[in-house]
Amino acid sequence: MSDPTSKAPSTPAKGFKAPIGTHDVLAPESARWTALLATFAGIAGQYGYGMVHTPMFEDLGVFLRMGEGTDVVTKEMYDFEDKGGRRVALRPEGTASVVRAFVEHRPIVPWKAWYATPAFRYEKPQKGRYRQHHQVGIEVLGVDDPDIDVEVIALADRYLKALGAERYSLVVNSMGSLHDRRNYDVALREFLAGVKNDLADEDQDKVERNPLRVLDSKRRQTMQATADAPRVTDVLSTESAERFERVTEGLDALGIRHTVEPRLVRGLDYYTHTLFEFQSDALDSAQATIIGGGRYNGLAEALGGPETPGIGFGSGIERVLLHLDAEDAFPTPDSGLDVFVVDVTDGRSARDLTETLRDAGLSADRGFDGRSMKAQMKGANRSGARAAVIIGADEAAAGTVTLRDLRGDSDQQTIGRDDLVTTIRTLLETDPS
RNA sequence: GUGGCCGUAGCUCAGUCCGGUUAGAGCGCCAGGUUGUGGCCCUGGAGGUCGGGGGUUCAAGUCCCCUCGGUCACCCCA
Repeated sequence: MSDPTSKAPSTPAKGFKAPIGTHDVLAPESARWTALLATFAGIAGQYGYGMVHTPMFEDLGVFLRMGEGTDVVTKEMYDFEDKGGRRVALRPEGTASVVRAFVEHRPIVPWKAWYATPAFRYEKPQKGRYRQHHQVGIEVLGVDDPDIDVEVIALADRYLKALGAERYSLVVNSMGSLHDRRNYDVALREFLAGVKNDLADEDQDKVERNPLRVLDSKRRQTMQATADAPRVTDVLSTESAERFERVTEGLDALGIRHTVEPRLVRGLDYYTHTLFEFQSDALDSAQATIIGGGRYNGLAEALGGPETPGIGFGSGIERVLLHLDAEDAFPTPDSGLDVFVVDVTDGRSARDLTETLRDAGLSADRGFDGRSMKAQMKGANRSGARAAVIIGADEAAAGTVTLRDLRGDSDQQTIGRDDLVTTIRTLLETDPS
């Protein structure tokens, strides 16, 4: 390696660890992920979305279109040169790739797509903020109707409710058209220039760099100094204002509680018109945004496609799970195992019988390595199976099995092998005594 | 990227301030009590280069420096 800054691969004495800011998800926690994904897929399907898979890396330019004023693009991009000298980057979020795919394939509109994907950002990790995190999300291309904005938000809300979340709130805002947004930028810069010295020191340099960000500062001094700052909602064109009105009216009509927050801004600067965030009220942390989204009417064009309106949201799986933990909701699903086969003879019966049970559509696991009956029964208990099928010397000789209920009073019966599947089915339908 | 706190068995942690014989607990795991029966109980066992490296010292889990990782705030965001 000629690059003096590159580090040699390490060979730690205690073995390797997942890279900084990344993590492994093992069972049983992974079962929550599966269930969460199934929930999202089900709801997206209900709303007419089809799943889209796009590459995990793209030409760097695809992501640069997201905006140069954005940290996600300017300092957190996981970009590199591949062996062919191409400048590529691991995706930092879902939208840009999906819109790129739209522009490339031109599916008929309205195009409603959902995705589940890892996302990469080179930043200093902490809880709820990782170098590789995972998002589910949706995008709608080719619909300008504000009612789709309502539908997109409704889908997000339905998703959180389906997971059992309650303690969250929705804030919405409108950035107006690109034209409105430009006007507002001018008005805001003018205002901020006048009060710059009254802002908290840490916020002063944002006045030129990222004026919108001054407004969502959490510092009291800045909040006081900007109390009279112009609001986006005040400078919207009539058309933009009416559009936003239609969105909030729709949310009201559907009974989706929300607050209009004129100071809400979002990082990626492709947003126009509707902007929204679902924030956790249960997470005591700066990383409380569990869903973020909005409309991006200029993005398809910026990626070389026809002028196409778009709207969508992304939701961080880790953060949603953190939120659900804080609410004590969405428990880990149980294993769903029907039976566990315990064979204390030579294991041949377990080998054959377990597979027969699976042929019959049951979920079954078994003990291995000729462990003691006590050990295998512990395994059966741990597996979460409803019943244990026990084969000892007696059963092996008689061609029978003992079926033991692992719940309740743990009744057991010895039956012929031909009757096993039906008897298990009957047992599965009975409540534990 | 900046600053604070933390890092001891698989997990949660005590011990670190005031350095001193074989580093502890609970949970989990394994085995036995119960040579055909899990979940409760009892007994025993395995498991730790005290995140890693260097330094100070007769002596370092304990003090100092560096480094890696986690965490919190900022920045920013899912």
